[in-house]
Amino acid sequence: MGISKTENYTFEQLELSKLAKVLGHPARIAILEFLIQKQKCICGDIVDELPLAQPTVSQHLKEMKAVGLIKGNIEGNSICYCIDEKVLQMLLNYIQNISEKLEIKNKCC
Amino acid sequence: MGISKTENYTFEQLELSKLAKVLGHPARIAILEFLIQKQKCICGDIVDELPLAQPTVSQHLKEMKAVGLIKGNIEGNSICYCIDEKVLQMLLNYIQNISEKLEIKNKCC
DNA sequence: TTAATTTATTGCAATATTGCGATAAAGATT
DNA sequence: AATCTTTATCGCAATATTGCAATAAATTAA
Repeated sequence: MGISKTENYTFEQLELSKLAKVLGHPARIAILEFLIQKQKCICGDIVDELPLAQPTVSQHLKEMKAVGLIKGNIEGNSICYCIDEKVLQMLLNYIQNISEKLEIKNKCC
Repeated sequence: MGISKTENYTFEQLELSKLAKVLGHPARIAILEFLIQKQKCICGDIVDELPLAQPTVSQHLKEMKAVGLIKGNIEGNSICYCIDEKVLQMLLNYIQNISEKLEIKNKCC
């Protein structure tokens, strides 16, 4: 994050920006959409689907998991990934809130 | 975006990731929230509010404008910035759509 | 016209992200 | 045990982002 520090922002601002940042790459959007479609899948399924190598997909999944967007459960020697609705709901609520505020009183120049 | 190219993803995936990326920095979340609260403001107001120098704020505003999140109208020697609801609505619709799909059939592991 | 105000741009250093080959780790299969 | 399958981690190069001082550009005010 360069020179400016986390202490300059609220917890909510930091959480939201972290979540948005994770969605800020087309590969991770594609992974999200694949997970919606399949409900759950393993890393290898995504590697077959996307034009990315296995370590790259693994890294993207790690970042998505770190912000709580997906869960991963060990099933045998593979890991079953799926979307965790909670964080997505938080993002939805936030944007909905902004939209409502704008509808009421957006006086744009 | 490194080695992988834009042609590997759909237009929608690229648009959405660009929008999310812009929200993926706490300073830009703070700018967004400030704009909601004030309805409209000039660059200098944000500089006074945030712990960032004027060129940095100007750069953040430029990025937010590039994805259509905000509009800027020249008013005398200053520029009046405000939120453009259209793009925000697109983001809202997208996340709402995902949430609905998950509610129906999320069978997580 | 000169100075003040306001925003944008340039150029640079520091840091972060992206992608992947090589390899490790760990359970499953034979 | 040896091998296969699957995912994670390491290390590196290439690229992108962030922040800001200095400066430019453009309008307003005196």
